Amino acid sequence: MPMSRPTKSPVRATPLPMPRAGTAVAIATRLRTAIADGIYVDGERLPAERALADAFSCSRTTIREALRLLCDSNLVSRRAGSGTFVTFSHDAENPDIAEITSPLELIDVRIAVEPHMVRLATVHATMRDLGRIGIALDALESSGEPESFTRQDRIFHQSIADATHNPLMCSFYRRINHVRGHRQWSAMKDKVLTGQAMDSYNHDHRQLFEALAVRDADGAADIVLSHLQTARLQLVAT
Amino acid sequence: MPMSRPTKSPVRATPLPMPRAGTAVAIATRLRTAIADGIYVDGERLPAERALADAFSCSRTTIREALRLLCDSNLVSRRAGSGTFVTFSHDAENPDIAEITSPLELIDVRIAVEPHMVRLATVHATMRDLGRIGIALDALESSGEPESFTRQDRIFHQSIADATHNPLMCSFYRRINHVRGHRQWSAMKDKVLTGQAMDSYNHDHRQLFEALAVRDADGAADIVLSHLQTARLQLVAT
DNA sequence: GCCAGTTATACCAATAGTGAACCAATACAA
DNA sequence: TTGTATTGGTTCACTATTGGTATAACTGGC
Repeated sequence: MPMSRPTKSPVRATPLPMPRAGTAVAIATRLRTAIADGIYVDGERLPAERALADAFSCSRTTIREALRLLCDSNLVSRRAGSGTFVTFSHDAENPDIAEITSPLELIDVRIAVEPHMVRLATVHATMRDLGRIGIALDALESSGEPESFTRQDRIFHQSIADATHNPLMCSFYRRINHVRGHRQWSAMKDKVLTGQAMDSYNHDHRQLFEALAVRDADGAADIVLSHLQTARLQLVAT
Repeated sequence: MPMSRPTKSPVRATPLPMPRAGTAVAIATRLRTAIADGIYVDGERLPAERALADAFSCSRTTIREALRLLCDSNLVSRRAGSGTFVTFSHDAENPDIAEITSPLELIDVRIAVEPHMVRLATVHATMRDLGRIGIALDALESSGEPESFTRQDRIFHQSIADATHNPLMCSFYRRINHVRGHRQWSAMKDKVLTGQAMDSYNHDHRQLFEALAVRDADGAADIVLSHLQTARLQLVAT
C-alpha cells in the first residue's frame, strides 16, 4: 500500500477509535464495493490471491476467506489454475448502458455532472471524506501503468462523489464508473494514457484536491471543467 | 432516555448530577450516537474492548459494561475471539433511490445535470425532437391542476433529455424523473404549486423552448439554471 | 462504615490470522 | 505434444487477538 501522504492527515474531531481494517470481512467489503462501483468490471479477472495478499498486506488465507465470502454472494467465480472472475451485471436493462454509450457521450455527461458535483463535495465533505480522497489520490499518483491508473482514477472520482453525501449523485457516479470500466475502452487506454498525459492528469487531480481541502467550490469546479474539456479535445482530435 | 439511574430515590426533585464523563452509561451513549450517525456502519466490527478502554481512558470493565448495555439494546452482537459487531441498519436492504433522496438533494443533482443537458440538447436536437418538445410544452401549459402539471412537466423535461440523443444522459434523466414521481413529493405538490407558481414555471419553459429552437445553448442553460435555483430557494425558504 | 461503580490484574476459551508446504487444474509457449 | 509457470484448493501447526470470567483493591457519595 502506498503510504506517503504529502498533505497532513486531517485530524478527527471525535476521538472515537476506528475499527481495525485488514480482516477478511473488511477486505471482502472493499472488494464488493469495488465491484459495485465498476472498479472491477463484469467478466474481468481479479488479481491472483497471492497478489491480493501482498496488496492488502495480509496472508493468503485471509484473502481466500474474503474471496470465499464474495463467492458465496455469487459476485465472483473461481477456477483453479485460471483465476477469480467477476460475475456481476449491474442492471437488467438490456442492452447494458455501457455497450451503447460512446466515449464522446460519456465525456459530455461527465462535463455536465462533475463540475457541480465537486461544488457539492466542497460543501458537504467531512474531514474523513477528505482523508479518503487524499488516500485515493496518493494511490493514483503512485500508479504508473495505464491499467492501474484508470482503476485508481475511478476510485478517486468515486470518493469525491461519495463526499457529496447525496445518494442520487452517488448512484449517478457509480453508473458513470460502470461505463468507464467497460471493456470497450480498454483498447483505447494504452493509446491515450501516455506517461505525459498521466502526469498532466495527476497535476489536475492534485490541484482539485487542494481546492477541495480549502473549500474553494468555484476553483474546484473550474479545474474539473477544464480537465474534462481537455480530455474531450484529445478525444475528438484522435 | 431509557438508561438506569444510579440513585435509589426516584421521588426527589433536587437536581441530580449528570453521569460522570467516562462512566459506562456515558460511553454507551456516545457509542450509540456514533452508531446512529453511521460512524460505525452495520456489520462493521467495533474496536476491541482493550482498544476502547485505551481510547476512552477507562478500564476494560467499564467498556464491557457499556457494551453490555448496547448488546441489551440489540445494537451490537459479540462473539468471543471475534469481536463486537454492529447490528443496526438505518435503511432496509436496497431501498429505492427515491426513498432516500431528499427534495434538496434532488434539486442539487438537477442543478448539476440540467444546464449542460439543455446545452447538449440545443446541439443535438433534430427538428422532430423540437416538435415533440413543443407538443409536450403545449400539454404542460394547458394543464391546470398540480397533479397533471407535474406529470406533463416530467414529460417535457424528459423529451429534452431524449433530444440530447445521449443514452447515458437519457437514462440519468429517467432516474431523476423516477425520483420526482415518487409519492413522497405528492404531499408537497399542492403546497408549492400554486397557480401563480405554475404560470411562472410555464414562462420559464416557454423561454427555454424558444432558446432551444434558435439553438442558443448559453441562453438555454442560463434559463434552466435560474429556473432551478429559484426552485431551490423556494425549497429552503419553505 | 456502607455501597455501587470503577480500576487493575490475571487467566481462560474461542476465533481469526499467519506462514509454509504441497497438490491439482489451467494457460501458454517452445 | 511437452514442459513450465501460474492459479486456485487444501492442510498443517503456530501465533495473536478477542470476548468471557473471576478476584481484589480503590473511589466518592451517602
